Amino acid sequence: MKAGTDLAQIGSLVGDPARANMLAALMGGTALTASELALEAGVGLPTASAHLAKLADGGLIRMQRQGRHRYYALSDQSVAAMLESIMGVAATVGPKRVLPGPRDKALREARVCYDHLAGEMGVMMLDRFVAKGLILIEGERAEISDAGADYFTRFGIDLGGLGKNRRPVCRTCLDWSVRRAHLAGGIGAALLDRMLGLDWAKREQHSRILRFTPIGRRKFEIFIR
Amino acid sequence: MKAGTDLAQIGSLVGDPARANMLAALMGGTALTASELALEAGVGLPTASAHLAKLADGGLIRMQRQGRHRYYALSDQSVAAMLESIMGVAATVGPKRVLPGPRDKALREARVCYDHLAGEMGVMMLDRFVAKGLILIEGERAEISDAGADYFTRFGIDLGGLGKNRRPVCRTCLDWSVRRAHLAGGIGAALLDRMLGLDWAKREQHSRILRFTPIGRRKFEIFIR
DNA sequence: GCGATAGTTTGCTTAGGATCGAAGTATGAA
DNA sequence: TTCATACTTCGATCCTAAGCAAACTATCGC
Repeated sequence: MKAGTDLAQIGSLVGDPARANMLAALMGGTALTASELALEAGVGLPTASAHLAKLADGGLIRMQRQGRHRYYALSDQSVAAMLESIMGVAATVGPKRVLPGPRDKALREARVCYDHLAGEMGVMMLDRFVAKGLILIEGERAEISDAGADYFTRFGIDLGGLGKNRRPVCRTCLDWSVRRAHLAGGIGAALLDRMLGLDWAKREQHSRILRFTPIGRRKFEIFIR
Repeated sequence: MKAGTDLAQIGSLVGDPARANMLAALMGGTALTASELALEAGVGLPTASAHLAKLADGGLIRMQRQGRHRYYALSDQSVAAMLESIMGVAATVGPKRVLPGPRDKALREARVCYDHLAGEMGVMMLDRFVAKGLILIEGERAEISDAGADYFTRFGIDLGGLGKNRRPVCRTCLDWSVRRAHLAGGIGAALLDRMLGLDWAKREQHSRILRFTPIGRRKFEIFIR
C-alpha cells in the first residue's frame, strides 16, 4: 500500500508527456533554462513553469538562479539511472517497436548519459578497463585500481580533484540499449569531459548523441585497447 | 521528443495509485488474481480490470488463464528492476521521509525482489559469493564459476535444470535500500526457493518481507561464510 | 529611471481518465 | 441444466490536472 504510493508519486511525475520530454532533455546532462524546457516540451511558458515546480517539488530536478535565468538539471545521478531503466523497459516490453532508424543507431552507439559516456562505446570501455584491471568491480560499486589511477592520470584527469566533491568517484550505470553496465560517477564524467576536450567527439545539438570523429574514434580504440 | 513519449507512456502506467499498488504487490513475485489485485489496490473489480488491461497492454504485466481465474505477474525481471530503481529514487530524493518504522527495517534487511533475495542480506550474499570466487562479475552480467557450480549443486540446486528455460541464469539487480547489487536471475530465484524449502525463512503474508528464523539466519551465515 | 527579457502567479476552460453500478460472458460445481 | 463464481464490457458521472491568456515580479542593459 505504502510502497505503491511512492511508486505512484514518482510515476505520475514522469507520466505527463510535457514533463517526460523535459526530463529526457535533461538526460543530456546540461542544465537548461525554463524557456528552453518549455520549447522542448512543446508547451507554453506558464505551463512549463508549473511542471518544473512540480518536478522540483518531487525532488527529481534541481534549480539554480543565474541572473534572470533559472537553470534546471536532474537532481542526482540516481534520477538519471532511473530514467534510463524506464527507457530500457520501454524499449524491450513497450509497444511493438518500429525498426530503429539511423538516429537510434547513433544513439545506441555513443551518447551522453547525464554526464558520462553511454551506449556501446561506453559499455565497451568499461569492459576493457575491467579486463585490464584498471577498474575493479564488486556489485554496483566500482573502484579505481592503482594501475587505473596511474593510467587515468596520464590521460590528463585530476583524480585528486575528483575526490573532493561528494559524489562517488567510481560507480556503474545500467545501459538501456545494451543492457550492460557502463562507467558513471566522477571518473565517468571526467573521462567524457576529457574526450570532448581532446575533440574526439562532438555533442549533437539538442540531443544526447555523441558523434565521434574518425580520428577520435581511432584514438578511443587505442585508449581502451 | 520521442524519448519523452516512451518515458511518459511507462510513467503514466506507474503513475496511477491503484496501478502502482498492483505493481508493488506483484513485486512480491507471486502471481495474483484480478480480485486479489483489486483488493490490494483498494478499487472495485471493474476498475481493477480496466487497470490490468492497461498494464498488460503496456507490456508491464503478463496474464495467464487458469480455469476461471486469471493470474497476473510482472512480465519480466527488467520491469521489477525498473520498479526497484523508482523506489530507490523515491527513498532518496522523495518527500522528506519520516523516520523508518520497524516494518521498513525488516524490509531493508531481507525481502523478496520479484523472485529472489534482496535487502541487506541479499547484497551481503552476493558480496561474499564474489569474494569467494563463486560468482564472477563483469558489468551487469555475472557468471557462475566452476567452484560456484560445485558449491550451489551441493546446496541442492539443479543447475542443469536452470539452463533449460530461457532466462539468464545469473545476473545482478540493483537494490533500492542498500543501493548495491544483489543476485537475481535463475540462480537467484533457485537460491531463494531452496532457502524457503529448508525453512530458513518465511514470507510474511501480503508483503515482500522475509522473516528469517534464528536458526535459519545462523545457517545462512554459515552458507555464505 | 525606462524598456525589454525571463519567469511566476492567477483565473478560467476543457478533456482525459478513474470510478462504480448494471448487464454480459465464461468457467466450474451440483 | 442450473446456479455460482470470476471476470469483462458498457454507460454515466465526476474530478483532477493540463493548458493558456493576462497580469504581476524580477533582473538586465542603457
